[in-house]
Amino acid sequence: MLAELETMAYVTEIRLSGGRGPWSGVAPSSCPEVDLEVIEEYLQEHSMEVQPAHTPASPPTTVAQQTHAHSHQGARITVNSWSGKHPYEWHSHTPHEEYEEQALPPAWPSPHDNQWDHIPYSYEAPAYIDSDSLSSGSQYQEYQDSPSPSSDRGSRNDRDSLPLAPLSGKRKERLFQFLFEMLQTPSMRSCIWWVQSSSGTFQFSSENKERLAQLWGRRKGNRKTMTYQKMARALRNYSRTGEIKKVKRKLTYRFDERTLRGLQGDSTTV
DNA sequence: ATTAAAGGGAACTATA
DNA sequence: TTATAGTTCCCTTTAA
Repeated sequence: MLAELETMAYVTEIRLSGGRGPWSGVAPSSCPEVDLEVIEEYLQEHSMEVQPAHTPASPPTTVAQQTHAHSHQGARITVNSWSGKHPYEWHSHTPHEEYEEQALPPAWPSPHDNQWDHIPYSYEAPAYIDSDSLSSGSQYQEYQDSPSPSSDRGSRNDRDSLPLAPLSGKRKERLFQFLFEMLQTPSMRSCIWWVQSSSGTFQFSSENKERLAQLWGRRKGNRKTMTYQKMARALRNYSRTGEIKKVKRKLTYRFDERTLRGLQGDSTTV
């Protein structure tokens, strides 16, 4: 019932890219091989210490290496903090805060010369060809987001619940929560990243999306391995219920405003 | 023509 | 027992 604004907001973030030359052939042949095990353990240990990736030049590492969290910014997702009123409602908090999206320009290193082999940018993040809707919008801001919200820093220690293993007794984490969480995890940038965090638009890496999916499957404790295809099926279900909508861009989706606010609130108002 | 990505019906599982 | 929230399968469509 509120899918109209989607169309609008949508248009504002797509843009007619003049040409897609540069990156057409840039295919990172090197696969980083970020072990799921490692990632998982990393997440397990730092159950949700989301650091604001303020220094875009800093994380040229793989999870394995950056298994040390620097500035812990107590921002974790509280699994289902909305006390079951309605399935899709949070007891929202701060109405609006535009912090976030600061569109940092030098976000990503150039598609060459860098040592970051599994870059989530290059060829697949850049241009978007608006084929059907002639939206002469502004530039598509595919910046890496620099969430340096002046949010609290020494938030109360709420590690009372690790969101990793299929915790019993507690409601399992929802897929969109998991994705949001991953989006706030610097080490996951090779799998998923914000295209425009202010609008909740994010994108999966065509190369590491399976890794991300497997992580999801493990957390849920599924019997079989989760795949991007299956995870995407669940994502498509969200189109109906509204938590997340598909954006007309390869591997790109967008959180619904409400969903996003709920998630942001959860992570900062804990 | 080939493929990756998208889309969706339908049966099924786990949880609440 | 029912509803939710996926999960698993599998097949069709689209776009590049």
